[in-house]
Amino acid sequence: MNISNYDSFIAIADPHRRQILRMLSSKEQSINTIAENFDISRPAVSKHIKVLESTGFITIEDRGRERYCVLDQRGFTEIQEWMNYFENYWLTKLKSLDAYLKKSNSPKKRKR
Amino acid sequence: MNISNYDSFIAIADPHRRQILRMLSSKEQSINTIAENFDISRPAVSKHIKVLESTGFITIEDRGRERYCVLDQRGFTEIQEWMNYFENYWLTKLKSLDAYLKKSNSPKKRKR
DNA sequence: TAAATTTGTAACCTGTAAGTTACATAAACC
DNA sequence: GGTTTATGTAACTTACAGGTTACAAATTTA
Repeated sequence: MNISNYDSFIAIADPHRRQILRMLSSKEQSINTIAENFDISRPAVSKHIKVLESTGFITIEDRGRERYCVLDQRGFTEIQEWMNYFENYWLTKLKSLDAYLKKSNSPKKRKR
Repeated sequence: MNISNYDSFIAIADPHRRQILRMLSSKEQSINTIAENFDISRPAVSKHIKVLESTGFITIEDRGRERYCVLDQRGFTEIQEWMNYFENYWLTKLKSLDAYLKKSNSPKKRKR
C-alpha cells in the first residue's frame, strides 16, 4: 500500500476511516483500543490509521508501548475549502433566484 | 460497474469527478462537451457522470439528442453534514481552550 | 530475565474501480 | 432515407485498495 497515492478525499472515502475519525472525536485512543471496536483485523485498522496520519487527519503520540491517535485539523481543511466553494455556488444561485423573483414581482412602473 | 456500491464520499474521491463538478459550476454542459475537455475516453467520462448522477450530485436533462448535466445540491448535503460535525468539534475544542485560558489568566481571588 | 502486551510490516489473495475498444441506438440534418 | 452526431453499454484488461495471516520488534510487567 503506497501511502503517497492518498489525498484527503480518498482518506475519507472509506467508511472504516470515517468511523475511526468519529471515535477519535469523542476520545483519543490507542491503536489497539480502536482495533478492538472493529470487525476487521488489527493490521487492517493499522493501515487505515497510517492513511489518516499521512493525510493529516490525525497525529500519533507514543506513550510507552502504546500509540495514541489524536484528531488533527489540518486534514479537514482541503475538504472544507472544497465544500466552501460549492456552498458559495448554491448561495449565489439562491441569491440570483431571489433577485429574479423580486424583480418580476416588483410594482410596474406607473404609466405617465 | 455496479453503481449501487457508490456513496457521496466515494463519488467525490475521484479527481476526474471533482473536475466535472467544477466544470458544471461554471456552466451546464452536454456529456460530449464535458468529455472533450478530458484526457480520458468518452465512455470513461460517461461512467463518471453516471456515478455523479446516481449519488445525487447532478441531474441530466434530455435536449434532443444531447444530454445536459446540471449540478444538484442533494449530493452535497451528506458531505456537508459530515463536515459540520467536525467543524463543530473544532469549534467547541477552541471554545474550551479559550475558557481554560481565560480562567487561568483571571485575577486570583484576593486573599482575605 | 522471561513472559505478556502493543505495534509494525512483509507476503499474499481477491474484488473491483477505472480505463480501454468495439458496437448499438436514437435523434438531427441534408 | 442515408449520413452525421451524441450517447449508451458490453466485454475486456490492469492496477491497486483493502483484507488476511505470520512473524518481528519494542516496551512493560512479573
